[in-house]
Amino acid sequence: MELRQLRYFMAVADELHFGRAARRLHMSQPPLSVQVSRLEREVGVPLFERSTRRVSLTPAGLHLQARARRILDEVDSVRGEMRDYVDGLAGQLSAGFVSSANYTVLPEVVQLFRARRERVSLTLVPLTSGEQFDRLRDGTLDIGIVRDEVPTGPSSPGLTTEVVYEERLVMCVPTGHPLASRTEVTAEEIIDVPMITYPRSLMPGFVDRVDEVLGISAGTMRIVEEVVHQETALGFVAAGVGASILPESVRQLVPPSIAVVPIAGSPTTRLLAARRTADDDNAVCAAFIECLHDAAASLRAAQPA
Amino acid sequence: MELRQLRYFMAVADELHFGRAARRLHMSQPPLSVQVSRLEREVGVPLFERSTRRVSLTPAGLHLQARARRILDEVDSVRGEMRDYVDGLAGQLSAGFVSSANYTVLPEVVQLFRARRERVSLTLVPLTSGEQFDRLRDGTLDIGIVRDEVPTGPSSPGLTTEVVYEERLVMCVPTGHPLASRTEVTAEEIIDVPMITYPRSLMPGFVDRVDEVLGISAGTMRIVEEVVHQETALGFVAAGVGASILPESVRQLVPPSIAVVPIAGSPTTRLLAARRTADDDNAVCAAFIECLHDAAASLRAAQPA
DNA sequence: TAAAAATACTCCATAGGTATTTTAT
DNA sequence: ATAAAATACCTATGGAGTATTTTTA
Repeated sequence: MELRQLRYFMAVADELHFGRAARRLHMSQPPLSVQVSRLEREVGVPLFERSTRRVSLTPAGLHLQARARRILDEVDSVRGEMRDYVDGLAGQLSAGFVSSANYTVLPEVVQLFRARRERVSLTLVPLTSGEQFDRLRDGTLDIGIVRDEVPTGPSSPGLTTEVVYEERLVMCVPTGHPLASRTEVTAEEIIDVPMITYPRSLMPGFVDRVDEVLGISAGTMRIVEEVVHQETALGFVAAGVGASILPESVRQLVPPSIAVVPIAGSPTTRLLAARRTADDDNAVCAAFIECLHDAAASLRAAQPA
Repeated sequence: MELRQLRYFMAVADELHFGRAARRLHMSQPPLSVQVSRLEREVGVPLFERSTRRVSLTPAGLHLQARARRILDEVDSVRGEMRDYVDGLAGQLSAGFVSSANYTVLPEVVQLFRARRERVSLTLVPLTSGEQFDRLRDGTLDIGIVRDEVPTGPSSPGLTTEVVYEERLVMCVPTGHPLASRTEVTAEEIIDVPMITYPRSLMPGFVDRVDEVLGISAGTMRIVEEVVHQETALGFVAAGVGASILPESVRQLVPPSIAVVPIAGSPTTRLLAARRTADDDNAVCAAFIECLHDAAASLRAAQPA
């Protein structure tokens, strides 16, 4: 028994006329007759009573009509459901994110995405930018929210990036620090300050960015500590170990013992959406990126600084 | 999308291994791979993630697995249901019966059959034997309960008959009649009695039988009336118009004004099951005939006269 | 007699088989 | 190096078309 036969059978059952049914199926009458009688032979019972003047359903045919309708309808809806996977209305998305995204776009993105694509199961993985690049390449991750990677740059072959959100860089110092009361500091003033920074391997983009802001090569900074998370960096700052350059959104995290000082020229750091260039037709990814942009827009609207 | 493809897909989804799945399907691996990827191309979304070492379902594949299982199960049960029509467990039966059967096997037959074949819709049509033969031949009737037709005789070409129940013939006369008080009458005594009888065209078997009992040719009897139903015949007898020869089961119908007199030699009349010789593989018919025999047996057991 | 289904046949699309290649571990 | 899926190619089944026959109302 094949679906084709059920479809043919249904057409004849509806029309009660092999010729008309064949026309409806865009085929000629003889193969239709053949297929129907083949189906009858298979199930072992006549489905139609035919004469040259009248075709009618047998009890078995009547029964099959009801059942076949259900089956064919089900097949149709499966087709639609499969389409939903193509269109990104259903499926799965593994999204990586740098932990600092938690304080900007991430909460809203998740909320938006879950509302818009409730049949997509979203997995969120906190990872550094570097880890995300690796996992995007090996396919373990569908999309990454990374910081300051150069778009389409040589450091990320096979990956596409797109700017999502931009914010200013600020310097965090202990409140007792000489620069703590300043309304602004310059790069020159920062160079001599003992600095808490990040391993380049894990956060290439952001580290490059900071170097760029300071206008120096990485080696010349006075690095007293390398940490992986903003929270850790702030802990060291609060403990008086040194200063740290961070995205302005950390204001939400700083205790009273830490002063946040803007940097001259308001240099910025950016969140980027990164994905494999190979599957840029992934509709779920596209929808997620749209949510990212919308969340960023609503963030900017809320803080029109 | 065809059922074959769904079946193949399910095998691979179960085994998560194209080679094993192919073996289970009794086919070689390459065409299986081809069919699955054809299905994937049709639905537009990958169903499996394959490497040479591991095959796993994508979210879409997982979804399809659940849906396809339902669909294939449904197709299987339809197959079973169609089998029921072959086996006569479901379907339709049009059964004709001579009205006199009402007083013997019919009530029990209907009860038995409805109990044993509850998914067969039984249509009962009261018809004379002659009418039943006609309708059996043109297919309007599946089985007939007729009286005294010659089994496989030339009067019923294309029909098969089978004796179901036998009962004695009796003579019914008005209580005032000279023969009314007799314990038995002979054929010779009856010949001169004005007789209420039946049109040969409608009841060939029974009329032949009566003639045979009386040992005369039809023309020589003193026929005063031809009627179609036993009830009518009894009405005329009660009215004193004449006598009538009937199956003994009419005792249930006779009013006090009518006497029932056995005939010498206890000649009998028989109920026969008639059906088209052509469809003697009709399982529903067979089941009905079995009910007829069982009902007749239980009747004989109840009246061991 | 005419309308419609069944049959006969022909052709080609495609399912399935075998041999081989590719790929990932 | 090896196991397993994909690919290439071939064969043959059978689905669909055209022409024709059969059937019955």
